[in-house]
Amino acid sequence: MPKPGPGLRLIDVAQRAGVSLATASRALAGRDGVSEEVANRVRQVSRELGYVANPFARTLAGGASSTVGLIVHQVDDPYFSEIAGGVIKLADEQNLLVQICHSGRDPAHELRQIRNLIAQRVGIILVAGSGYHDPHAEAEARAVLAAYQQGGGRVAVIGRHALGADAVLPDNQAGGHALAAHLLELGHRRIAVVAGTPGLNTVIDRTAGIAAALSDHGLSLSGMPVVHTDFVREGGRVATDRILRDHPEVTAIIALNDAMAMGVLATLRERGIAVPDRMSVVGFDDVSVAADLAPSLTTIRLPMTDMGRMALELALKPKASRPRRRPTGHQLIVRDSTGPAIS
Amino acid sequence: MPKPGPGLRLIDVAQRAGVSLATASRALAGRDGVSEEVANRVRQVSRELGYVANPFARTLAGGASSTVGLIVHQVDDPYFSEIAGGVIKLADEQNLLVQICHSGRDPAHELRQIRNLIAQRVGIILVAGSGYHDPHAEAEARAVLAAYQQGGGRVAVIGRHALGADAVLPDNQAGGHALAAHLLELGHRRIAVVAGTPGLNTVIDRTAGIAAALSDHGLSLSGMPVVHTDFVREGGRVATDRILRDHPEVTAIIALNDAMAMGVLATLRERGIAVPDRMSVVGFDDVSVAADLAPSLTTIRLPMTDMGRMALELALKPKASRPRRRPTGHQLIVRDSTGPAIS
DNA sequence: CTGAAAGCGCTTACAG
DNA sequence: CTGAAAGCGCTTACAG
Repeated sequence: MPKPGPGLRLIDVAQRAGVSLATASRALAGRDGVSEEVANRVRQVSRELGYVANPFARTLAGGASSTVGLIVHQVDDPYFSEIAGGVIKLADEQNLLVQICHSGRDPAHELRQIRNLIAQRVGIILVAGSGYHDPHAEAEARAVLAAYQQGGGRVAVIGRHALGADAVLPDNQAGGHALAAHLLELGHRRIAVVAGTPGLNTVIDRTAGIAAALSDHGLSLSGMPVVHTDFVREGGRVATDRILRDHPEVTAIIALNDAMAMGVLATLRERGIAVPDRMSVVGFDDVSVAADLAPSLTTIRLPMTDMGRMALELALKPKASRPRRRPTGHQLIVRDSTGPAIS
Repeated sequence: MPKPGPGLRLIDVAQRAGVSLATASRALAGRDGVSEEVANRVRQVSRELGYVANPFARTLAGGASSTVGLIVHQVDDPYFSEIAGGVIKLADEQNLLVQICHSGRDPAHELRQIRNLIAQRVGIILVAGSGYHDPHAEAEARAVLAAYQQGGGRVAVIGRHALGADAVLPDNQAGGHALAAHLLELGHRRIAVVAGTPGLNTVIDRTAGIAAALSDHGLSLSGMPVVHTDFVREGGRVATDRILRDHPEVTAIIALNDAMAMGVLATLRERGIAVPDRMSVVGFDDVSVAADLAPSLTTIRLPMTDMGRMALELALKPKASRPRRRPTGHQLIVRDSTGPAIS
C-alpha cells in the first residue's frame, strides 16, 4: 500500500492502473500515443493516490524544469518587491516556483547568481534591475546567458540590458521628460537632479529625458547641479545636503527614484525647508508608499507588478528570432510635493 | 574536451583527475576515506574545469537538496519583504537558493504551497506570517510538515503557529503592552484598536498585550472600540471611518500593524484631523517607511530582517528533541504621531 | 584508501 | 497504442 505524497512513485501509479511505466508517464504528461481510455484511467488513479512527480528525476531524465530564477537588486526594496510580487503571482497560476536572488547592483555578483541559477537548472531566468552602461560589465553574463538559451533556457530582463534577451522596458526617458516638463511648467528654472550610481542605464535614461525637456525650454542640464550618490534612500539624504550647501538657488529637486526622494524629503523636513513652498520634490516609480509620504510625492508611475508579470509572460513564450521588447508606459502622478516656483 | 559549466559531469572531472567516479564524489563532498593528496587533486581539477554538480542528479541519488522554501503572506508587503531579505542574505552566504511563495493569509492556500514545496523536495521550509487561531486551520499542515520532518526535512516558522516546528516568536504581546502603556502615559483614556482579521494569532496576541496594559490602569478593553478589518492598509481606512462615525470621543488609535496605521493616517489627513493634536496614532512592526510618513509613526520595532535570518539559522541546525523558540525582543519607537491627550 | 556496481525516479527513443 | 530497456548524473553501500 503506497503512501501518498512524496514516496509515491510513478511505478506505483502504473501498477495500480495496470499499465507500464512508459504508458503512465505519457498519460500524465498528456503526450499522445495513449488511448483516451487508458490515459483517463491513469490520471484517475494518479489523482486518487495523490501522486506528484519527483521533479529531480523528471528533470534529470530530460523533462523541463518548472522553476524560474529571479534576480533583483534587493527584495526589500519596494520597487523590486512589487516586481517580485507580480512574478510570483503569475508563477503561482502556472504552477511554477520562483527562486529569488540578490544582485546587490554588482555586475560580478549578478554574474555569480546567474551561474548559480543555471547550475540549479532553472528553466527560466529573469533579471530585474538596471543594466550597466559599461559594456564589459555585462559581456560575460551575456555570453553565459547565450549558452544557456542555446541549451533551451529562457531569459527575460526588466530594464535596458545588453543581455540579448526579451525585455520589458520601463519608460525611463519619457518619464524623466514628463517630470522635468511638469516642473518647468510650474515655473522652476533652477532644478537639481539627485541621481543614483552613475553607471546604471536607468539613471542614464531618466537623466536623458530630463535633459531633453530642459532643452525644449532652451535650458541645458549642464547648467544644473546633478549629484550622483547611491541609488537608495540614504543617497537622497547625502545629495540633498550637498545641494543645499552648494546650490542655495535651487527651487526643485528631481530624485531619480522614490527611495532617493524619500531621503530628500527627510532631509528637507529636518532642515525645516517647506515642501513644496520653498522646494518642490519629485520621485520616480510610484512605489506604494509614495502616496503616504509627507507631503505625498509627485512621481512617475511605473506598473511594477505588471512588469514582473510581463517579464515572466515573455519568458514563457518560445524564443523569438530576435529579442522582443515590451515598453511599459508611464504616468505622471501629481501630488502635494510640487508647487509653483518661488517668484 | 569537456565544456565548462553545465554539461560538465563529475565523470569528466574524475577521468581528468585519474580517479574513479566514487572517489571524485567523495573528494568533492569532503567525505573522508580519500587521501588528502588525491582529494586535493580532484578539487583542483574540479576548480580548473569549473565543475558544478547537477543538483537534480545529486538530490535524486540521495544527497541533500540545497534549496529552501519560504512562505510569506505577500512579498510586496514590506513586513514580509524585509523578512525575505534576511532569509535571502543568509541563504546567499550559505550557497543556498530560496524559493518564495505566497500564502495570501489563506490556510488552504498555505497548505497547497507547503505541499508544492515538499513535492519540489526542498530541504527546508520556512513559514512566515501569522498562525491561525482555529486549530483546525493548521491541523493538516501540521500533519504534512510532521511527515516531512520525519523524512529529514527541516522546518522553522515565524510567529505563533501550531505547526510543531522551531519558531521565531515576535514580541507581539509585550509590544502591544508597550504601545498601550505609552498612550496611557500620555493621558489617553479613549483608545480605539484597529485590528486585523480576527482569526490571526498576531492580532490576538497584540490585542492581549493592549488589554493587559489597560487593566494595569484599571481600564478594560471591552470598554473600547475594537474594529476588525483586513490586516492591510485599506483595512486601516475602513476601520478609521467607522471609528470616527461611531466613537467621536476617541483620542488615540492603535493600529495592529504599520500597514493599517498608514491607512489610518491617510484617512485622518483627508478628514483634516490633526495628528497628534486631535488624534494620536501608533502602528506595529516599524517597516522602513514608518519614519518617513506624515507624521512619522510611533510604533513597535520588530527586527524583521534578523527574524528572517534567525528562522533560517534554526532550520539549518539539526532537529532538536522538542521545538526551539527564539523570542525577538521589541523596541518602542516614539515619533511624531503621538502626543498628549486633548484635555 | 579506492573502485565497480546498484539505484534514485523519471523520460524517451526503440521495438513490436 | 503499448512495453522493455537504456540513460539522465549523481551517491552510497559493498568489496577489495
